[in-house]
Amino acid sequence: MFNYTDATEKGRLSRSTILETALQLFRTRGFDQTKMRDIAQAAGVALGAAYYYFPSKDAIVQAYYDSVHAQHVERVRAALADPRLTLRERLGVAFHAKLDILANDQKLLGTIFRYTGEPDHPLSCFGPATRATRQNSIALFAEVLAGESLPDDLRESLPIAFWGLHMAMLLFFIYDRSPEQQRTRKFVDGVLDLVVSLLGIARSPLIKPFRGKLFSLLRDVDLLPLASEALGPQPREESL
Amino acid sequence: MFNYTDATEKGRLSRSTILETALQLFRTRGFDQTKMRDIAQAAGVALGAAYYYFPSKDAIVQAYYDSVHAQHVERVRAALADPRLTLRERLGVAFHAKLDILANDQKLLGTIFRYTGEPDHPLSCFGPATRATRQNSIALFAEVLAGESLPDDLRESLPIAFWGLHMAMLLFFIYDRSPEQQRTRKFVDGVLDLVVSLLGIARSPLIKPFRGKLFSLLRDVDLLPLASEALGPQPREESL
DNA sequence: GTCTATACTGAGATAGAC
DNA sequence: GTCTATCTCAGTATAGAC
Repeated sequence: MFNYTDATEKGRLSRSTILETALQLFRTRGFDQTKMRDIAQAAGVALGAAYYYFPSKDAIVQAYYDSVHAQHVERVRAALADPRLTLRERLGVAFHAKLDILANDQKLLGTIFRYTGEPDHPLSCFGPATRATRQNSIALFAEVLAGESLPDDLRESLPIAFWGLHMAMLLFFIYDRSPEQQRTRKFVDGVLDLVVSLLGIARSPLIKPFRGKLFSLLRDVDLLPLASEALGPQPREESL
Repeated sequence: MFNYTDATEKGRLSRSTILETALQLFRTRGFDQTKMRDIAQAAGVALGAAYYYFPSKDAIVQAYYDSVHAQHVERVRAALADPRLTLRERLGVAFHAKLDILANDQKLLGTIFRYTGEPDHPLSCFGPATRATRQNSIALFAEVLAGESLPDDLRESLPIAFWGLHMAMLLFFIYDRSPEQQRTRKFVDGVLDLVVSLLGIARSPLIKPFRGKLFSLLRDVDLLPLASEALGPQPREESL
């Protein structure tokens, strides 16, 4: 992402103190109501220190989201260790685990989408600057699909599609005012049921022509800075 | 939207002068580089006057987008007058007309998505505050579909789905760096081909079970503040 | 490399006079 | 409806201590 300045133990500690303090303040009094000065003060550091570790207030949320992703990977990997799970079950784990982790941070999550429309912003959720994070997340979905017998042409694009679906879920989640976001849970289950059963008949002759179409469309999305090289080595610089 | 203060002729003139001046500045020197003070100065009014008509800088872009929508309605209605057009052709008009109108404002469009993750913000593109605009846009897609013999259960949700697809197209468009956004054009055509042919086989026995699923999923989306009552009368207040 | 302390700038937004 | 004066606050700058 940006410079982590994790050179010393002391630095690491300061960084995480500032992060934790900030998140606590965000959760209690809200993101906008929390000033950078409040965060610095509560964390017991100078304003400059906060900016030393986080170039902007938004960057703090981004760091939070990075940690969410790390937790997500951990949980999903743990679940994937059980070889008896069906594809549907593994996908269920991948999607619901994310929601579990985010359950109490519905408000916070909104800032992830703040720079959606600004491709060049360092925190743009689809932009080149956040590609590394995105690749990791896509790779996780590839792990979920691994070992499954899938049409070859879909194997490459499917993880990206699931990552996109997962982003859509997050958006749904942010807007969901039902108790404990039950609506999002049901929605996810419904979508996954549908997708998995569609995959099940993917080889049907009736479906075949559509599969080619769908495949080439996913390819097109892939050509955006969105997700290129998600599963291979990192390219020199953005493919733009 | 918000108070248009179109009480006097003078007011209307001021408003449109400020809007036009702002857009011109945005296009030439960019959104971020254009300060509210610049706009006010160039339009020959005080800073306060600019804020009198537009509660925020973003609101100016929103006003621009409203006018884009008005142009869109006009163009699509004109095209729809020809009864010989197929569904595929009408959909093509609806999607491409939008791109035609926006062709030179790729950058500007990004701000539309700035508050995507903040449901309560007045400019949130999926939020309750922008529902009126959204309903109009959805209603336009309903017009495009009108007269088509479609499964009843889809008739209600399909306009919302197309509106969503159209939003996705705008996002794709913003990130598209290909010459004249050719990639977006191709993508749209590909998606529309696929969707229309899927609609064509919507009555197939193989598809039937999936249709029910898909229908109920679209219903769920419909339950968000996104698009409720899109085709009927406006409700008392948000259904959240 | 990790901060403290403090002063400063820029620009979005507001209050209240007219 | 419009303007002037003012506020707020994210972010920067600088200079220096350890």
